[in-house]
Amino acid sequence: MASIKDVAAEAGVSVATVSRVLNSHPSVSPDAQRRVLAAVDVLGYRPNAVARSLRTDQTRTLGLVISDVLNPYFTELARFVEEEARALGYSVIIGNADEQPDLQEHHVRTLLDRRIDGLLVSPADGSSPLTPGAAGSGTPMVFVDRCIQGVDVPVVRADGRDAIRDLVAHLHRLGHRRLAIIAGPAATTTGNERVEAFREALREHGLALPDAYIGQGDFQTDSGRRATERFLALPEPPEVVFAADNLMALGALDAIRARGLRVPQDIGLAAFDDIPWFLHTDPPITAIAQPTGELGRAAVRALVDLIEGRSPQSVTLPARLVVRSSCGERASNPRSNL
Amino acid sequence: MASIKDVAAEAGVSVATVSRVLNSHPSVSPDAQRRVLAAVDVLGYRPNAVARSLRTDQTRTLGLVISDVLNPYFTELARFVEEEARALGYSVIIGNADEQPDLQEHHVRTLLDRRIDGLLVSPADGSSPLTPGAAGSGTPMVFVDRCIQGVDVPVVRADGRDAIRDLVAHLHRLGHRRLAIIAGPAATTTGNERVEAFREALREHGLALPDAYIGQGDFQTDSGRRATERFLALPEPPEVVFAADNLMALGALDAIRARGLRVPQDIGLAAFDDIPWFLHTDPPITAIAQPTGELGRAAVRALVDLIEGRSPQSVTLPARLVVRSSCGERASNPRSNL
DNA sequence: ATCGTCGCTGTAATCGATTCCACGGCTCTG
DNA sequence: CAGAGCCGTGGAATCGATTACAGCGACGAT
Repeated sequence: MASIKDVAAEAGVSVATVSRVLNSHPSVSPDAQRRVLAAVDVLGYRPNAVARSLRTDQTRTLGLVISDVLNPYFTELARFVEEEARALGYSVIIGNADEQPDLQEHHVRTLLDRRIDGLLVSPADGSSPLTPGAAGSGTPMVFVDRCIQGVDVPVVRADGRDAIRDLVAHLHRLGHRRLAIIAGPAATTTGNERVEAFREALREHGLALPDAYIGQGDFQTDSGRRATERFLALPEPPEVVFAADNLMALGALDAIRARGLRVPQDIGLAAFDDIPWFLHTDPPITAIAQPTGELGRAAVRALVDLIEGRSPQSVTLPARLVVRSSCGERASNPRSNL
Repeated sequence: MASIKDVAAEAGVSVATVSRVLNSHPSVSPDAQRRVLAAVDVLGYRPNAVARSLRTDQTRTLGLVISDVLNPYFTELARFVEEEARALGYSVIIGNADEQPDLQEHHVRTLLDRRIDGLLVSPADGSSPLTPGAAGSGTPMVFVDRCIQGVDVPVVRADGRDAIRDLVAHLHRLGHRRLAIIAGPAATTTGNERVEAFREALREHGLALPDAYIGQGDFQTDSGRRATERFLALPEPPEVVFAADNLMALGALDAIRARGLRVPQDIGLAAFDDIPWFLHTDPPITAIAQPTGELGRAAVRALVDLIEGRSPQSVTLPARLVVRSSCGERASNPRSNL
C-alpha cells in the first residue's frame, strides 16, 4: 500500500508538503497542492490511520463496552452511539461483555491498549477492579445505563422510578395485589434500583414485597424462566410478574406457557425496556420504555466533551410506562402506543 | 501513560530487552526477565497497540461490516464472529451499514484506513465500487451471508433453497395456493435468491408467482408493512405472505393487524430468518432458520486462513424450516421447535 | 594461550505519519 | 538599497514499539 513517501515522490515534493495538503494546512502553494492531489489520486493513497494515531496521540475512536449485544435494548443503544459518534467524527469499537465481568475486563483492557480516545461503559459488574482503574488511567470515560458506585465518572442513564410507580399504580387499579419482580444482578445499579423503586411503589399502596416474590435474575432469558417457574410453584403465586429487562420477560413468558397458563388471564406480565417485538407477542406486553436514542446521543456528547476538555455533567432522563394488554386490560386506544 | 522506555529505565535494561521479555523471546536472562516484569508491574505498563501495529504491520483486528445491526439475525452473527475471532486472538470492529451503500462504503474505507488484517462483509449493495475495490487492495476479505457476483472472494452463507421448498410444500399441504413474497433489495444476492427459490418451488407445485404477489422490500420493517398493505388491497389478496427476512415479517404483522385481520385465520405469514421472538408472537411464526453460529464461526475461520496464508474454501450450510402456527396449523408437538 | 561459540545485551534503523525549525526567495518599507 | 517580514518548502526529530546486527564475556576445545 502506498505511503506518504510514495506520494511525495510522485508529486515531486517532500513528505511535509504532502502532509500539509492532506491536513489542509494553509501555507501550501496552489501548484504543489494540485500536484499532491493528483499523486494521491494516481496512487489511490489513503493515509495510514495507525501511523497518524501514533504521532498525534489520538485515534478518533470511542470504545463502547455493553453488557449484552443480544439484548435489543443495548443493540439499539449501540446503534445510536455509533450514529452520534460518526456525526462528531469518531468511530466506535463495540465490546460485548455478555454480562460476564471477566469479558468486560478483557474488552476494557483491549480498548485501552488500542489507545481509544474515550470509553463508554455499561458495567456488567461493579466489583471488577479494572474498570474503575481505567477511570484513573487518564482515559476519558462515561458510564451509560448503569454505573459503579463511588467512581467519579459522569453517568448517562434513565430513571425508571416514576415509570415503575406508574406501573404499580396501573396494576393496583386493575385489582392486582400480589406483585412479583425478577431482579437483575445485585452487582448492577439497574438491578438494585428497579427492585427498590418497585418496593417503594408497592409500599405507597400498602403492599409488601415478600422475599419469595423477588426472583434473582441475571438479565438473561434463562434466569427469567427459572425465576418464574419458582414463582409459579409457590403455594400462593403472584398475580403479576414484572421482569427487570426484556430478555427475562421473554423467559418468563416461556415458563408461563410451559405451565399451560395464559397471559393475562392466569397471570400478568410486565417488563422493563420496551422493544418493537413487545407489540407482537401474545399478548402485547406492557413495558417501561427508555429513551434509548437520547441516552446514546447524550452519552457520546458527554464523552466527547470530556475528551475535548469541556466538563460534561451527568444526565438522567425519564423512562415512561407503555400500557398494553399483558396485565389484564387492553389500552383504551390500541394504536396509541405503537 | 508509561512507555517501553520508562519500563527499560525502571528495570535498568534497554528497550530491546523489555520488548524481548514482552514477546517471550528466548534469549533473555532470568534475572533481566524478573526485573522487567517487576518494572511492568510497578508502572502498570501496557504495550501501545498502535505503535506495535505500525511496526509489525498487523493489527490483529478483523473488520465486520453488516447490513443492519438492529436485525437480530445480524446481531447474533456479529456475536458469534466476535467470539470465534477472540478465540483466535483477534479483535473485531463492527461497522453497521444500515442497508445504505454509502454507509457501507464509509465503514469499509474507515476499516481499511485502520489497516485491519481482514474484512468480513455482508454487502448491502453489490453495485458499490469500493467494496470490490477493497478486494483488490490486498486486504484479505470474505463475504458472509450475502456476496457480490463476479468478485473473487470466498463466501460463507446459508442455502435456503431446500428450506424454501419445504416451506412451499408445507403451505401447499395446508391447502394454500395464492402465495406472495416480500423480497429483499434486488441488489443483494439474498434478495434475489429467495425469490427465485420461492418461484421455483411454486412451479414444482404447478403454481405461478404473479408480479402482484412480489412485494419489493428493503429488509426493513416499514417496507414489509407497505408491501403487505398493497397485497391486502389486491382484489384477490394472497392466502400466505412469506417475508424474506424477520424485520419485514414484523412489518407484515403490523399491517395485517392494522387491517383488523387475524393470523393465520385470515392470512398466513412465514419468514426467512428465525429469531427467539418468533416463538412468542401472536401466533408463533413459521420461519426458516439459518445456522447463524456456524456461519459466523466458519466466516472467521475462512478469513483467518486467508490472513495467515492458507487458502480457504467457500462454505455453504443448509437452512431449515421451523414449522409453527402462523400458516394455519399448529406444529404437532408445540415444544418440539423451541 | 588462542580461537570459536554461545548466551545475553544494547545500539540503531525502521514503520508512516506530524510538526518544529530553518532557509531561500520575494515583496515591502524606510 | 538594506533589512524586515512573509510565504512556501524541505530536513529532521518524534511518537512507541520491533528486530537486525554487533559487541561482549565466559567457556570449552585444540
